[in-house]
Amino acid sequence: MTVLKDVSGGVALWRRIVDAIRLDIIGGKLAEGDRLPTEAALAERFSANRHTVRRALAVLADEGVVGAEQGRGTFVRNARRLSYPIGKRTRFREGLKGQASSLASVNISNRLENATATVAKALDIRNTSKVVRLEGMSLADGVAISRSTTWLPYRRFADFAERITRLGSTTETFASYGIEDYARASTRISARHADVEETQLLGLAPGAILLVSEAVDVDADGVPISYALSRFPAERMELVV
Amino acid sequence: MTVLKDVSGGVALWRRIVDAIRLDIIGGKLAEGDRLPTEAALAERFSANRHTVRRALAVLADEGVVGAEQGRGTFVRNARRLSYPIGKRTRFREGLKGQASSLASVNISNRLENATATVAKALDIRNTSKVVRLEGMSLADGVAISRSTTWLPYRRFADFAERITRLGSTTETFASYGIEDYARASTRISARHADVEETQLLGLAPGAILLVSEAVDVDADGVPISYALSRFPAERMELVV
DNA sequence: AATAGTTGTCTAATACATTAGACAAATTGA
DNA sequence: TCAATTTGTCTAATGTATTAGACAACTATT
Repeated sequence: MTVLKDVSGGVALWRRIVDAIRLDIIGGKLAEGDRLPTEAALAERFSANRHTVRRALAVLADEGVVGAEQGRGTFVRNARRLSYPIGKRTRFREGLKGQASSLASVNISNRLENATATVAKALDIRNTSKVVRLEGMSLADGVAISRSTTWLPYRRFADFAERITRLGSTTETFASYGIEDYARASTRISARHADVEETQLLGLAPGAILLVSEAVDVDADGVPISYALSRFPAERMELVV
Repeated sequence: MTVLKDVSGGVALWRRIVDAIRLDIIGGKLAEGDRLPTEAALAERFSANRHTVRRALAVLADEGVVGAEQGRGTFVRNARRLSYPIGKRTRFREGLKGQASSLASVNISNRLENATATVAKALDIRNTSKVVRLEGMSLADGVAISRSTTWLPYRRFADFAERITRLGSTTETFASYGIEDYARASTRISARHADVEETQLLGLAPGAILLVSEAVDVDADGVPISYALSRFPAERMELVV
């Protein structure tokens, strides 16, 4: 058996300090304009060297969350995070309206494939049935806020990809199939580290944390119409139920 | 300005591989008993060295999630994760009933304090009003599944701590104050790395990811009765809306 | 019995993470 | 102006993470 000597957990100390300070800011312990504790004080708080703390602060400064001023201290610059509401009638655009001045959805690729066990179960269709698979991402004010993969039954939504590129919104595309109303049947939420592709597309540092939502939408008759796997950077978004 | 040359993100590659494989298992891509891809194949998938993959597999083996057999391959041993349902009528015990044979809640400490801005806003009371603060954690089948901090207005629930130790469940304790029914007003979900205290109490490897839920419960008249900040290890729990 | 495929172990080299100490540069208040 | 406080920069040492290659040990199949 392999004995694990190390207990660092694979997450660098400077990274944990970044997360902790960001949390203090987002959580309201530190307001915009507040001065952070001195580097020496933070070093003591985290049982770390001042250099390690400085590295963490450099990352936060790079994100625009804090800013250092020589001789004065380090100050909170930007403390905001978007909220994405989840409920029976979850609509992407409406949910974020008012929180960002621009909102863009990008279609990355579409393809036809056979449903895996997971997808088939979610959509309540037979294994290996044909499904349409859409890869996309969305941006708020130019910053990536989600990366999503959506599956729809091919039988019913063969040309969904073309329609959504033409119509823009999901709601309107469903409407074009005669589905005037649809509802969220279930949402499962988990969290994990971003993989390489997500890291690049979302413009995150590798190892960033993602909130993962698996959602099934159903039409008025309760028949599943889509299964979406969305990944939100936890440092930019929170989900509100 | 500090230029960040390095882009490793502070999360070790082996740790990201651990998360990715665990997710494949929990997400159903790999079922119990299935053989994982070979170490060489995994190394290619993650653009990593075989040794790095082996380190990740060693961690998963240590957790009992997978087991390697020389000459044959590495197999999935234990694929289960608990689901915690969140909705209008969220009740801790009922939600997890049937998923675990034993369910324990541990009271860590209680104290009286003045509400911070965040707590005051959630409970809709004045800043620095007195609040009761309860620290607790819960275990399913002996494994820690949550660490929670709950605040209640002192004016109404002065002896909440004593009553809940006597009565056991939250629902019954509220009932003892004449609150026969209560509902979830809002739940905000985010994610972050566990800090040192959480790591120890929950028995996690440092750097583990937590799902953080901030929930406000209200009585029948819509008056806030509690504000709870719960932290769930993402590797053991998922939240279902 | 031979072979191909798989995990287990070892050595070694290189890059990243963390600590340590010293001093410079800017700011603030006495 | 002086002194204390704070961030900025540099050098150096040590331990962790990652890669690389080679070979042993075990399993299943031919």
